[in-house]
Amino acid sequence: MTSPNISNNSSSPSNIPEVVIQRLPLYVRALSQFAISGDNVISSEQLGRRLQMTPAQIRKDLSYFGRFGKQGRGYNVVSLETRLRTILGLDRAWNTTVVGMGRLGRAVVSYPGFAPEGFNIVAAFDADDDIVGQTISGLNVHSISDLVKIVKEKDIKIGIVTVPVEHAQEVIDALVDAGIKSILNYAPLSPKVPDGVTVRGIDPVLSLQSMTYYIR
Amino acid sequence: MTSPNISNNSSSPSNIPEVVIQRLPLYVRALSQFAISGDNVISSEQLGRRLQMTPAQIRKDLSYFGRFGKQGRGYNVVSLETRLRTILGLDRAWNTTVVGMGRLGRAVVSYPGFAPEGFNIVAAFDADDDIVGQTISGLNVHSISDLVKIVKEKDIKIGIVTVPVEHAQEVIDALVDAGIKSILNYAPLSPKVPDGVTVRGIDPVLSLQSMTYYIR
DNA sequence: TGGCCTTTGTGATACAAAGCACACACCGCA
DNA sequence: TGCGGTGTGTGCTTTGTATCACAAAGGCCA
Repeated sequence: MTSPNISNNSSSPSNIPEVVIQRLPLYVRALSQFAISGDNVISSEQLGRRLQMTPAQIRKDLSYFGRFGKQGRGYNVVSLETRLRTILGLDRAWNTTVVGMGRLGRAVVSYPGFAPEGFNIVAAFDADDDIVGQTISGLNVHSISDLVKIVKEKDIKIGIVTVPVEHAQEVIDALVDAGIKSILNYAPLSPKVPDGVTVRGIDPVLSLQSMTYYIR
Repeated sequence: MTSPNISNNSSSPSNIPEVVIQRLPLYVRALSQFAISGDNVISSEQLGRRLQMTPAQIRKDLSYFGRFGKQGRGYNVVSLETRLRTILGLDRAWNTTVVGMGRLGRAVVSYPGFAPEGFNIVAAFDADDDIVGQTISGLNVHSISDLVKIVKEKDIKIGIVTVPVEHAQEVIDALVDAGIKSILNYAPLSPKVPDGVTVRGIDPVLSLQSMTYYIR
């Protein structure tokens, strides 16, 4: 097990440490900022300063995937960003669904930060018959019993779980049964998933609860 | 540096690993669930099964803080929960403020999950003069220029940052200047903070971006 | 009350990640 | 075209974290 709220039971591709994979998006983000400010070339030193980490760690992380820099010069900002996006699978869009159309689910589907990054929410689900059939943020809300069918129809690859904690495990099981391999879980539990399925948890309360230790 | 979006520049209290501190809230949560289902005593084995981690890790984590169990029997659920809450500083309430009353800030202040855990949002701030003065979810929105004053007045110990990324660093600086030592940051950047200030980042996009690696 | 069974607490060990430090590649300039 | 300066890529070392495995503690029952 790695760190709280993170489980990756990936069988296949990697000998590459999970922590490294989790840092790659940080690099991508920083690089795209540097690109916007017009920088062409960047050193691990500069990147490290921006991201608050050591240059050595950045170079080591990148070296898992290839040799992207030029000695004495640094990295080409745009081409490194492109390479990393490809490695992460961010060179394409991903169809995504949100399960649980309560307060939180509505906030998630109306959050404007996903689509520009290539995460398109293409379906919404809820268990409540009063909510099923409504249109929320342009999405027709389906019954969870249609999950398998619609996941297949719309080629959905990622599930976002925003149901109350008492239904979260069963919803996650249903997503797994529908073939989903990547789940973003907003419910406060450590779900059980089979090998090959990755779950990331989002839980602000947990974060707060561990910070108070330091200000006691 | 530990893991993405987490920085704890705590000078003071501990030789205790940060990862361990971050797991304690998981234990607290699981224990309170077991308490609700009426269990009086629990073994590291059972806890581990619930949380998807090894019993040995749980015992080792707890051993940093004392001897809470009884051999041959296990841990008393309620008393262990209480002890851990005290260790984490969860045996009291914490006054909290949200800075940035846009879409996300509004979602945060109306999220019903904080107060029951002892995190009371007692003030809201925004930079926009059209928003300052409004009442949102029962909170009067103040100008950021009043931050220092109100943080002191209301004895606020935790800041939640929900401003657009381009203002996040300056808002975090302002919170630090106001004496805040714990910051929950929703903006997509790795902020710089001085020693002794803890920042936790919440960033669903980052989580999604690292999961796609495994389904490429 | 003694012996058996269970489960803790923890030193020792194994594994994983981060950082150091330097050889080597490349750039720019004279 | 050669030389100085810079910054990568990486083997090696250090630090940190997880796991193992077992002695000792406590409960329970005959």
